[in-house]
Amino acid sequence: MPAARLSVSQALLLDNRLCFALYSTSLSMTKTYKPLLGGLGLTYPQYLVMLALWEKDGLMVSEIGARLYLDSGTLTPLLKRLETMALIARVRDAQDQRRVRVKLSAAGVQLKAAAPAIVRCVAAATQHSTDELVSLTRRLKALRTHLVP
Amino acid sequence: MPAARLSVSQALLLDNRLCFALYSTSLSMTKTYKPLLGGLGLTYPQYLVMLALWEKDGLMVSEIGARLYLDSGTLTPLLKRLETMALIARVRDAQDQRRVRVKLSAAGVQLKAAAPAIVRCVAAATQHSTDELVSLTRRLKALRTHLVP
DNA sequence: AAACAATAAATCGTGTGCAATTTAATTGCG
DNA sequence: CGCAATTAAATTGCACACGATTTATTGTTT
Repeated sequence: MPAARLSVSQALLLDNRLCFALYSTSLSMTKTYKPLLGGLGLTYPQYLVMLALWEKDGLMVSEIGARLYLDSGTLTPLLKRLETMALIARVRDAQDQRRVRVKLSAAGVQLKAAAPAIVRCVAAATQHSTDELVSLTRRLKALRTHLVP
Repeated sequence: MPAARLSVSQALLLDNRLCFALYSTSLSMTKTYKPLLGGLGLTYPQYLVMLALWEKDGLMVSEIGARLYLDSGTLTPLLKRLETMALIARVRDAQDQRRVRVKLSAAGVQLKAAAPAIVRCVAAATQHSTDELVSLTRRLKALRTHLVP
Protein backbone atom coordinates (compact mmCIF):
# COMPACT_ATOMS: atom_id res chain seq x y z
CA MET A 1 0.00 0.00 0.00
CA PRO A 2 1.65 3.28 -1.10
CA ALA A 3 1.81 6.14 1.38
CA ALA A 4 -0.60 8.99 0.84
CA ARG A 5 0.88 11.80 -1.22
CA LEU A 6 2.00 14.77 0.88
CA SER A 7 0.18 18.04 0.31
CA VAL A 8 2.19 21.01 -0.92
CA SER A 9 2.21 22.56 2.53
CA GLN A 10 3.19 19.29 4.19
CA ALA A 11 5.99 18.81 1.68
CA LEU A 12 7.59 22.06 2.90
CA LEU A 13 7.65 21.01 6.56
CA LEU A 14 11.18 20.78 7.89
CA ASP A 15 10.55 17.37 9.40
CA ASN A 16 9.36 15.96 6.08
CA ARG A 17 12.28 17.22 4.03
CA LEU A 18 14.82 14.61 3.06
CA CYS A 19 17.36 17.36 2.41
CA PHE A 20 17.12 18.50 6.02
CA ALA A 21 17.20 14.95 7.39
CA LEU A 22 20.42 14.45 5.47
CA TYR A 23 21.89 17.75 6.53
CA SER A 24 21.07 17.45 10.22
CA THR A 25 21.96 13.76 10.51
CA SER A 26 25.28 14.34 8.81
CA LEU A 27 26.07 17.17 11.23
CA SER A 28 25.01 14.93 14.14
CA MET A 29 27.33 12.21 12.90
CA THR A 30 30.19 14.71 12.76
CA LYS A 31 29.45 15.77 16.33
CA THR A 32 29.43 12.14 17.44
CA TYR A 33 32.85 11.59 15.91
CA LYS A 34 34.36 14.82 17.18
CA PRO A 35 35.24 13.83 20.76
CA LEU A 36 36.57 10.46 19.57
CA LEU A 37 38.71 11.99 16.84
CA GLY A 38 39.80 14.78 19.15
CA GLY A 39 41.92 12.23 20.98
CA LEU A 40 43.82 11.65 17.75
CA GLY A 41 44.05 15.35 16.96
CA LEU A 42 41.95 14.90 13.82
CA THR A 43 38.92 16.76 12.52
CA TYR A 44 36.19 14.80 10.77
CA PRO A 45 37.18 15.75 7.19
CA GLN A 46 40.80 15.01 8.07
CA TYR A 47 39.69 11.58 9.27
CA LEU A 48 37.97 10.95 5.94
CA VAL A 49 41.19 11.81 4.11
CA MET A 50 43.08 9.41 6.36
CA LEU A 51 40.49 6.70 5.62
CA ALA A 52 41.12 7.21 1.90
CA LEU A 53 44.90 7.03 2.38
CA TRP A 54 44.74 3.98 4.64
CA GLU A 55 42.81 2.35 1.82
CA LYS A 56 45.32 3.40 -0.86
CA ASP A 57 48.46 5.30 -0.03
CA GLY A 58 50.16 7.73 -2.39
CA LEU A 59 47.01 9.20 -3.94
CA MET A 60 47.18 12.45 -5.84
CA VAL A 61 45.25 15.43 -4.48
CA SER A 62 42.77 15.11 -7.32
CA GLU A 63 42.29 11.39 -6.62
CA ILE A 64 41.49 12.12 -2.99
CA GLY A 65 39.09 14.75 -4.25
CA ALA A 66 37.38 12.26 -6.57
CA ARG A 67 36.90 9.81 -3.71
CA LEU A 68 35.66 12.38 -1.18
CA TYR A 69 33.83 14.69 -3.64
CA LEU A 70 36.02 17.61 -2.58
CA ASP A 71 38.13 20.01 -4.63
CA SER A 72 41.64 21.39 -4.21
CA GLY A 73 40.29 24.53 -2.58
CA THR A 74 39.18 22.38 0.36
CA LEU A 75 41.92 19.77 0.26
CA THR A 76 45.06 21.86 -0.12
CA PRO A 77 44.80 23.63 3.24
CA LEU A 78 43.51 20.46 4.94
CA LEU A 79 46.47 18.43 3.62
CA LYS A 80 48.87 21.14 4.73
CA ARG A 81 47.54 20.76 8.25
CA LEU A 82 47.93 16.98 8.12
CA GLU A 83 51.49 17.54 6.92
CA THR A 84 52.17 19.96 9.78
CA MET A 85 50.96 17.20 12.13
CA ALA A 86 53.49 14.91 10.42
CA LEU A 87 50.81 12.37 9.47
CA ILE A 88 51.45 12.72 5.73
CA ALA A 89 54.02 14.07 3.28
CA ARG A 90 53.09 15.93 0.11
CA VAL A 91 55.60 15.21 -2.63
CA ARG A 92 55.65 16.53 -6.18
CA ASP A 93 55.51 13.74 -8.72
CA ALA A 94 58.85 13.34 -10.52
CA GLN A 95 57.24 12.46 -13.86
CA ASP A 96 54.69 15.25 -13.73
CA GLN A 97 55.57 18.20 -11.55
CA ARG A 98 51.97 19.39 -11.54
CA ARG A 99 50.90 16.41 -9.50
CA VAL A 100 51.24 16.17 -5.75
CA ARG A 101 51.26 12.71 -4.25
CA VAL A 102 50.12 12.32 -0.67
CA LYS A 103 51.99 9.67 1.29
CA LEU A 104 51.37 8.48 4.82
CA SER A 105 54.18 8.90 7.32
CA ALA A 106 54.98 6.16 9.83
CA ALA A 107 52.82 8.02 12.33
CA GLY A 108 50.05 8.24 9.75
CA VAL A 109 50.13 4.49 9.20
CA GLN A 110 50.32 3.95 12.94
CA LEU A 111 47.11 5.91 13.48
CA LYS A 112 45.10 3.36 11.49
CA ALA A 113 45.22 1.03 14.48
CA ALA A 114 43.07 3.43 16.48
CA ALA A 115 40.31 3.60 13.86
CA PRO A 116 38.42 0.32 14.45
CA ALA A 117 37.69 1.18 18.06
CA ILE A 118 36.23 4.51 16.98
CA VAL A 119 34.11 2.88 14.27
CA ARG A 120 32.76 0.37 16.77
CA CYS A 121 32.04 3.13 19.26
CA VAL A 122 30.01 5.16 16.75
CA ALA A 123 28.21 2.06 15.46
CA ALA A 124 27.20 1.26 19.03
CA ALA A 125 25.98 4.83 19.54
CA THR A 126 23.57 4.49 16.62
CA GLN A 127 21.82 1.58 18.35
CA HIS A 128 21.26 0.09 14.91
CA SER A 129 22.08 -3.42 13.78
CA THR A 130 24.90 -3.95 11.31
CA ASP A 131 22.31 -4.92 8.72
CA GLU A 132 20.46 -1.67 9.20
CA LEU A 133 23.66 0.36 8.92
CA VAL A 134 24.71 -1.47 5.75
CA SER A 135 21.25 -1.05 4.26
CA LEU A 136 21.14 2.66 5.01
CA THR A 137 24.62 3.13 3.57
CA ARG A 138 23.50 1.44 0.35
CA ARG A 139 20.43 3.62 0.06
CA LEU A 140 22.43 6.79 0.58
CA LYS A 141 24.96 5.79 -2.05
CA ALA A 142 22.14 5.14 -4.52
CA LEU A 143 20.74 8.58 -3.78
CA ARG A 144 24.14 10.22 -4.16
CA THR A 145 24.59 8.54 -7.53
CA HIS A 146 21.56 10.41 -8.84
CA LEU A 147 22.45 13.73 -7.24
CA VAL A 148 26.07 14.00 -8.29
CA PRO A 149 26.43 15.64 -11.70
CA MET B 1 19.15 -14.02 6.14
CA PRO B 2 21.49 -11.58 7.88
CA ALA B 3 24.33 -10.07 5.90
CA ALA B 4 27.80 -11.48 6.58
CA ARG B 5 29.70 -9.44 9.15
CA LEU B 6 32.25 -7.09 7.62
CA SER B 7 35.87 -7.77 8.46
CA VAL B 8 37.80 -5.08 10.30
CA SER B 9 39.60 -4.02 7.14
CA GLN B 10 36.36 -3.96 5.13
CA ALA B 11 34.69 -1.91 7.82
CA LEU B 12 37.24 0.85 7.28
CA LEU B 13 36.65 1.10 3.52
CA LEU B 14 35.34 4.52 2.55
CA ASP B 15 32.53 3.02 0.49
CA ASN B 16 31.30 0.94 3.42
CA ARG B 17 31.23 3.77 5.93
CA LEU B 18 27.82 5.14 6.78
CA CYS B 19 29.42 8.31 8.07
CA PHE B 20 30.94 9.00 4.67
CA ALA B 21 27.76 8.09 2.79
CA LEU B 22 25.96 10.64 4.96
CA TYR B 23 28.63 13.28 4.56
CA SER B 24 29.01 12.96 0.79
CA THR B 25 25.30 12.60 0.06
CA SER B 26 24.50 15.64 2.16
CA LEU B 27 27.10 17.69 0.28
CA SER B 28 25.70 16.37 -3.02
CA MET B 29 22.22 17.43 -1.96
CA THR B 30 23.52 20.92 -1.17
CA LYS B 31 25.15 21.12 -4.59
CA THR B 32 21.89 20.04 -6.23
CA TYR B 33 20.01 22.82 -4.45
CA LYS B 34 22.63 25.50 -5.06
CA PRO B 35 21.77 26.50 -8.65
CA LEU B 36 18.05 26.44 -7.85
CA LEU B 37 18.44 28.55 -4.72
CA GLY B 38 20.89 30.85 -6.46
CA GLY B 39 17.97 32.22 -8.42
CA LEU B 40 16.41 33.32 -5.13
CA GLY B 41 19.70 34.66 -3.77
CA LEU B 42 19.69 32.08 -0.97
CA THR B 43 22.36 29.70 0.27
CA TYR B 44 21.30 26.26 1.42
CA PRO B 45 21.45 26.96 5.19
CA GLN B 46 19.60 30.22 4.59
CA TYR B 47 16.93 28.21 2.77
CA LEU B 48 16.59 25.91 5.78
CA VAL B 49 16.08 28.92 8.04
CA MET B 50 13.42 30.20 5.65
CA LEU B 51 11.72 26.78 5.72
CA ALA B 52 11.59 27.00 9.51
CA LEU B 53 10.13 30.51 9.39
CA TRP B 54 7.59 29.67 6.70
CA GLU B 55 6.46 26.92 9.03
CA LYS B 56 6.28 29.19 12.07
CA ASP B 57 7.02 32.90 11.85
CA GLY B 58 8.44 34.95 14.71
CA LEU B 59 10.73 32.29 16.15
CA MET B 60 13.49 33.26 18.54
CA VAL B 61 17.08 32.65 17.44
CA SER B 62 17.35 29.79 19.94
CA GLU B 63 14.15 28.22 18.63
CA ILE B 64 15.48 28.25 15.08
CA GLY B 65 18.65 26.70 16.49
CA ALA B 66 16.69 23.94 18.21
CA ARG B 67 14.87 23.10 14.98
CA LEU B 68 17.97 23.17 12.75
CA TYR B 69 20.49 21.90 15.33
CA LEU B 70 22.56 25.06 14.94
CA ASP B 71 23.82 27.53 17.54
CA SER B 72 23.92 31.31 17.70
CA GLY B 73 27.48 31.33 16.44
CA THR B 74 26.19 30.03 13.11
CA LEU B 75 22.80 31.69 13.09
CA THR B 76 23.60 35.24 14.11
CA PRO B 77 25.70 36.11 11.03
CA LEU B 78 23.38 34.10 8.77
CA LEU B 79 20.32 35.98 10.06
CA LYS B 80 22.11 39.27 9.61
CA ARG B 81 22.59 38.40 5.94
CA LEU B 82 18.91 37.50 5.56
CA GLU B 83 18.08 40.83 7.18
CA THR B 84 20.38 42.68 4.80
CA MET B 85 18.49 40.97 1.96
CA ALA B 86 15.29 42.34 3.54
CA LEU B 87 13.77 38.85 3.82
CA ILE B 88 13.47 39.02 7.60
CA ALA B 89 13.56 41.50 10.48
CA ARG B 90 15.29 40.79 13.78
CA VAL B 91 13.43 42.47 16.62
CA ARG B 92 14.26 42.45 20.32
CA ASP B 93 11.44 41.03 22.39
CA ALA B 94 9.73 43.73 24.45
CA GLN B 95 9.11 41.44 27.44
CA ASP B 96 12.64 40.01 27.47
CA GLN B 97 15.29 42.14 25.83
CA ARG B 98 17.67 39.19 25.64
CA ARG B 99 15.48 37.52 23.07
CA VAL B 100 15.54 38.29 19.38
CA ARG B 101 12.47 37.37 17.40
CA VAL B 102 12.89 36.72 13.71
CA LYS B 103 9.98 37.85 11.57
CA LEU B 104 9.46 37.39 7.86
CA SER B 105 9.15 40.52 5.74
CA ALA B 106 6.58 40.69 2.97
CA ALA B 107 9.32 39.68 0.55
CA GLY B 108 10.23 36.78 2.84
CA VAL B 109 6.63 35.55 2.84
CA GLN B 110 6.47 36.08 -0.90
CA LEU B 111 9.47 33.82 -1.47
CA LYS B 112 7.60 30.81 -0.11
CA ALA B 113 5.70 30.58 -3.37
CA ALA B 114 8.91 29.67 -5.20
CA ALA B 115 9.76 26.78 -2.87
CA PRO B 116 7.43 24.01 -4.12
CA ALA B 117 8.86 24.14 -7.63
CA ILE B 118 12.36 23.73 -6.21
CA VAL B 119 11.32 20.83 -4.01
CA ARG B 120 9.71 19.10 -6.98
CA CYS B 121 12.79 19.71 -9.09
CA VAL B 122 15.13 18.14 -6.52
CA ALA B 123 12.74 15.24 -5.91
CA ALA B 124 12.71 14.56 -9.63
CA ALA B 125 16.52 14.68 -9.73
CA THR B 126 16.75 11.90 -7.15
CA GLN B 127 14.84 9.55 -9.46
CA HIS B 128 13.29 8.02 -6.36
CA SER B 129 9.60 7.45 -5.70
CA THR B 130 7.88 9.53 -3.06
CA ASP B 131 7.61 6.40 -0.92
CA GLU B 132 11.34 5.85 -1.09
CA LEU B 133 12.07 9.46 -0.19
CA VAL B 134 9.67 9.34 2.75
CA SER B 135 11.12 6.05 3.94
CA LEU B 136 14.70 7.30 3.72
CA THR B 137 13.77 10.48 5.57
CA ARG B 138 12.24 8.43 8.37
CA ARG B 139 15.32 6.24 8.67
CA LEU B 140 17.62 9.23 8.82
CA LYS B 141 15.52 10.87 11.51
CA ALA B 142 15.66 7.66 13.56
CA LEU B 143 19.42 7.60 13.21
CA ARG B 144 19.72 11.26 14.17
CA THR B 145 17.65 10.63 17.28
CA HIS B 146 20.30 8.23 18.55
CA LEU B 147 23.26 10.41 17.56
CA VAL B 148 22.10 13.70 19.01
CA PRO B 149 23.17 14.10 22.65
C1' DA C 1 60.65 25.64 -31.78
C1' DA C 2 56.93 28.99 -30.55
C1' DA C 3 52.27 29.36 -29.46
C1' DC C 4 48.45 27.55 -27.56
C1' DA C 5 45.36 24.41 -25.22
C1' DA C 6 44.84 21.38 -21.30
C1' DT C 7 45.70 19.89 -16.71
C1' DA C 8 46.86 19.92 -11.49
C1' DA C 9 47.33 22.55 -7.44
C1' DA C 10 47.21 26.55 -5.15
C1' DT C 11 45.06 30.87 -3.99
C1' DC C 12 41.26 34.02 -2.87
C1' DG C 13 36.76 35.47 -1.14
C1' DT C 14 32.39 34.30 0.93
C1' DG C 15 29.55 31.64 3.92
C1' DT C 16 28.93 28.32 7.02
C1' DG C 17 29.63 25.17 11.69
C1' DC C 18 31.10 25.10 16.22
C1' DA C 19 33.75 25.54 20.69
C1' DA C 20 34.70 29.02 23.85
C1' DT C 21 34.16 33.42 25.58
C1' DT C 22 31.78 37.79 26.24
C1' DT C 23 27.95 40.94 26.84
C1' DA C 24 23.58 42.13 28.34
C1' DA C 25 19.30 41.16 30.51
C1' DT C 26 16.49 38.52 33.70
C1' DT C 27 15.64 35.49 37.57
C1' DG C 28 16.11 33.80 42.10
C1' DC C 29 17.39 33.86 46.68
C1' DG C 30 18.81 35.35 51.10
C1' DC D 1 16.75 45.30 48.10
C1' DG D 2 21.20 43.50 46.43
C1' DC D 3 23.73 40.32 44.10
C1' DA D 4 25.02 35.93 42.45
C1' DA D 5 23.32 32.43 39.06
C1' DT D 6 21.08 31.86 34.74
C1' DT D 7 19.81 32.76 30.17
C1' DA D 8 19.96 34.60 25.13
C1' DA D 9 22.67 36.53 21.62
C1' DA D 10 26.68 38.10 19.96
C1' DT D 11 31.57 37.72 19.29
C1' DT D 12 35.96 35.43 18.33
C1' DG D 13 38.96 32.04 16.28
C1' DC D 14 39.63 28.03 13.55
C1' DA D 15 38.51 24.68 9.97
C1' DC D 16 35.98 23.47 6.38
C1' DA D 17 33.29 23.80 1.37
C1' DC D 18 33.22 25.75 -2.93
C1' DG D 19 33.07 28.99 -6.96
C1' DA D 20 36.35 31.53 -9.42
C1' DT D 21 40.79 32.74 -10.59
C1' DT D 22 45.78 32.12 -10.85
C1' DT D 23 50.13 29.74 -11.34
C1' DA D 24 52.94 26.20 -12.94
C1' DT D 25 53.64 22.40 -15.82
C1' DT D 26 52.78 19.34 -19.63
C1' DG D 27 50.92 18.25 -24.29
C1' DT D 28 49.79 19.55 -28.83
C1' DT D 29 49.76 21.79 -33.14
C1' DT D 30 51.55 23.78 -36.74
